[in-house]
Amino acid sequence: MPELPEVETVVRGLRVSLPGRTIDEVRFGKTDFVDDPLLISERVPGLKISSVTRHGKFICIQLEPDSASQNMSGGHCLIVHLGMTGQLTVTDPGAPVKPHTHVFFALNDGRELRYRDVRRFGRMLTLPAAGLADFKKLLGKEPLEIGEEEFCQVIGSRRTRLKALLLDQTVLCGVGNIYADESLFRARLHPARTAEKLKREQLLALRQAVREVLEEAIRFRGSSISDYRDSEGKSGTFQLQHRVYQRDGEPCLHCKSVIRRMIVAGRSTHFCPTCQPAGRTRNISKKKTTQRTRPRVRNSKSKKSK
DNA sequence: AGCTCTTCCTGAAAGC
DNA sequence: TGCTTTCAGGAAGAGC
Repeated sequence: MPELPEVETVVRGLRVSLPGRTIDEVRFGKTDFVDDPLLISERVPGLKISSVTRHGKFICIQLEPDSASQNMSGGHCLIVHLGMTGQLTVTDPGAPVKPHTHVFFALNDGRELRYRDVRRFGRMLTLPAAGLADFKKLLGKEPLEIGEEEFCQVIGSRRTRLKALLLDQTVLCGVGNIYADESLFRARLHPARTAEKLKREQLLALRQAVREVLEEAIRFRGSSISDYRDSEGKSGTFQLQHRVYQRDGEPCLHCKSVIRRMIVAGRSTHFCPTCQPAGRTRNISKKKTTQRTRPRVRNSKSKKSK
């Protein structure tokens, strides 16, 4: 599931092949995840890709008029959110079209930018270039850029659970379920603790943990749990470094306690009950803490064929 | 302000 | 073996 490290990896890959190319044509399959497909079909062809950037979990492909083109509609941004299963890849147009591929951008170098999304939880839209600043204002702070004081103020003032805060894209943008759990484990903070009740050093530990987890995951090119692939179609490997996420029932790598799973903020949440003591939490229900009776199969590699 | 629940969607795993 | 049910999750909206 693409979170900040996965999106950053995709963006870095797209940056190698897209800037300088012109989009000649756009074709759509299913469009229920596209804000206005007709508008994209009208605006985008003939525009040249100037840069590719990331804002939280959003990919922004910046487009400008190509001097050789008739398209005089001015600069635009193509905004893509990968949702749960979105993939943006640059391929040879002759390459087999994988199932659930719904958008095709023909490029002037003969290749094709394809968007594939099995569950269609992603989103695609265009904005006039001038609208990007307002779009970014809707998002929270970038977790890799936020300073200590700002973090303490933004997080420490909130009367809500840490897990819910980390997932709230209007507070910090880019953190999702995997990296929220992994960050809280490294900061030794229970997911259901109330942010407002944390001491300054705990807030700083959380900021540091979020940074470290995200930076490390970027180095591993993201976590591939099910569908995530980078712009070249390759998997990341950070899932092998997870210390709590989807490890419920297994021993904590630090203290050997059994990793537990509970629902916080409507999300499956994994934590070590010893390393992350409950402290002062809100509405913590023991009934919601569960442990799998059988270890889950985490990926195809763990299936042993005999 | 913040919480829970629901909806969208598909495929894999679990359950029977 | 094969069919049915459950679950995973990002984001948005409803309702409390």
